[in-house]
Amino acid sequence: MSTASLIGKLGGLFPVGPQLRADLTELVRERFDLDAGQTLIAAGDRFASIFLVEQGWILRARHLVNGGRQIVNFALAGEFLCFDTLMFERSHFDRVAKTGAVVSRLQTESFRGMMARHPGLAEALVWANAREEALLAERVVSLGRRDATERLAHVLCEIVARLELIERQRVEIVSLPLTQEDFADILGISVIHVLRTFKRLAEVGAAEYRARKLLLLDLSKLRRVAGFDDEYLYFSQRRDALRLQPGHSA
Amino acid sequence: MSTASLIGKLGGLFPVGPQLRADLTELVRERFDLDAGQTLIAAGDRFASIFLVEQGWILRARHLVNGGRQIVNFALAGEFLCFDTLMFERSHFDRVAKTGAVVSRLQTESFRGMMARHPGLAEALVWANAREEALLAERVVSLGRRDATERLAHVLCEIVARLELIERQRVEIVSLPLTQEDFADILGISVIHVLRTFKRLAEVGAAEYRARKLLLLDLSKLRRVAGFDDEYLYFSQRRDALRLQPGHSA
DNA sequence: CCTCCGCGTTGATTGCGGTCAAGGTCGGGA
DNA sequence: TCCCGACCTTGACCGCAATCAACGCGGAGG
Repeated sequence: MSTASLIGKLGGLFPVGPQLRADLTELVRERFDLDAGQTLIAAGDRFASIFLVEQGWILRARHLVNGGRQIVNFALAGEFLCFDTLMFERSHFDRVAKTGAVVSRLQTESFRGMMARHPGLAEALVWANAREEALLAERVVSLGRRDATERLAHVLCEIVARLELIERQRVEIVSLPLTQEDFADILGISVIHVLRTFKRLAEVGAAEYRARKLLLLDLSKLRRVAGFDDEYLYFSQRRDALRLQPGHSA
Repeated sequence: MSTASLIGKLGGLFPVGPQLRADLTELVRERFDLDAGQTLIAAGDRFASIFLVEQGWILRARHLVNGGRQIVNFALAGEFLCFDTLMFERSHFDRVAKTGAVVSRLQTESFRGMMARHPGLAEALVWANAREEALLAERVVSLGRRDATERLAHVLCEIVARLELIERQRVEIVSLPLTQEDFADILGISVIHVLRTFKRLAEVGAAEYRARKLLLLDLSKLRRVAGFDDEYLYFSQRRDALRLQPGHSA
C-alpha cells in the first residue's frame, strides 16, 4: 500500500499535517505481511518498535490463567500499535493478526526525542492514544452496565462507524473477520450467548450476521438498541469534515 | 498544597524533569477547592481547561438512560483530568469530586502549541494518558472475564498500589471515600452483591471494608484472589526506583 | 431529643447468561 | 472422494448475580 493511501486513512482519524508525512517516510523501516492468526507480539515480549497497521485487523487480548480470553480492543488500518512501547518494557497483552495484515515498523525513539525531532509523529501518537482511550472508556461502560444485546449492538455500531471512517463510504453489508468466539471475548459473554444475542438482533430487524458478513437491516434501530452515540469516535476538528453524507445509505 | 509536593506525587507516576516544573509554575492559572459531591464537569459540558488533581478523588462516570451509572475510572492526587480536552469539544462523561478536592486549572493550548512551547507538560500529558490507557485496558479485562470476587479484589489491589505510589509508603488500613454503591458502579455489579462479595473476601481472610476503611488482612492473598499483577502500574523506567521496600508491611 | 436520610445488611425470589452435550455445515487437504 | 477440523446451532439445565422487600444503624439537623 502506498504511503499516500495510508495517510488518507490517517486523515480519517485526526488532523494530518505535512510533518507527519515527512516523519513517516523517514521513520518507516520496513513493511511486512502477517498471516491470519499470526502473533505480532505476545504477552511478556520485550517491546521492539511502534507499528502502524496498513491493512487488516490486529486484536489485542489477554489470556487468563483459567483459560479465558478478553479481547481488549482491535486496530484497523491507519491505527497505531504499541503506543505503550514508550512506557513499558514488556507487553502485557498478545497482539494477533485476525486477518492477513500489513504492518509498518517505525524506528523507535523516546517520546522526548520524538517530540524534538519528529513532532508530526509525536502529535499523531497523541491523537491515536487519545482515541484509543475514548474507545476503551466506552467499552468499559458497555461491559459494566449494558446487557448482552446492547453490548453486541454497540460494538457493531462502533465497528461500522470505524470502518466507514477508513473507507470513507457508507456500507450496508460489512465483511468482518470475527467469529462468534471473538465476539464473545470482546463482549465478555459466552460463545453460545453470542448466538442467542445475534438471533435477537435479527428478530427485531436490526442486523444479521452470517458467514462473516454483517447485514445492516436497520442501522438506526441498531443504534437505538445499543444506546449508541457516535460522538466519541470523532474528534472535534473533524466532525463536520468527516460526517458522511446521508442518502446513499439504506 | 505546594508545587513541590505536587511534583513529588507526579514523580511517583512518571519521570519528571525540570521542564515540567517550569511549565507547571507558568501554566497553573488557579487552584480551587471542590466539595464532596460537586460536579467539576458534566457530560455535554464544553471543555474549558486541563486540570491537575492535587488532592482528593475525582470520579469519571457515565449515566445511562435506564438510570444506571458506570464509573469509568477515577483520578487521585497527581493525576491529570480531561486529557480529552485537546481532542473533543465536549465531555462525554461526568467528573465529580467524591471527596473534598483541590484542583489546579491549567492554561489550555493545542497539543501542537504545547509541544513547541511547553514540552515538559506535553510529555507529562503523554505519560498520564498512556497510564490511563493501561488502567482502562486492565479494567476491561476485569469487567469482561473476571467474576465479582476477582473484580473487587483486583480493584482493591489497584487502589492500594496507586495510593502507595502517591504516598510513597506501605499501608495496611486504607481510608477510601467509596460507598458500596460506588464499588457497584465501578465493578458493574449491584450494590447488594458488593456486600456479599466483601463478605467473601473477609471470609477467606483477604480484606475487610467497614466504615470506609479498607483493612488489608493479607495482601498477597488478595492479589492471588484477584490474579493481580501490578506491572501495568509502573512504567519501565520507574520500576526499580519506585518499588517499595518490603518489610515495613505486615 | 427525635426525626430523617444515607448507607449498610439480610433473606427470598427471579432471570440473564453460563455450562454441558450433541449434532450440523462447510471448506480444505490427503 | 472422504475425512477432519473449525465454526455454527440447538436444547436442557444450572448458577451467579439482579431484583425486591424489609430492617438496622448512625450521623446531621431541627
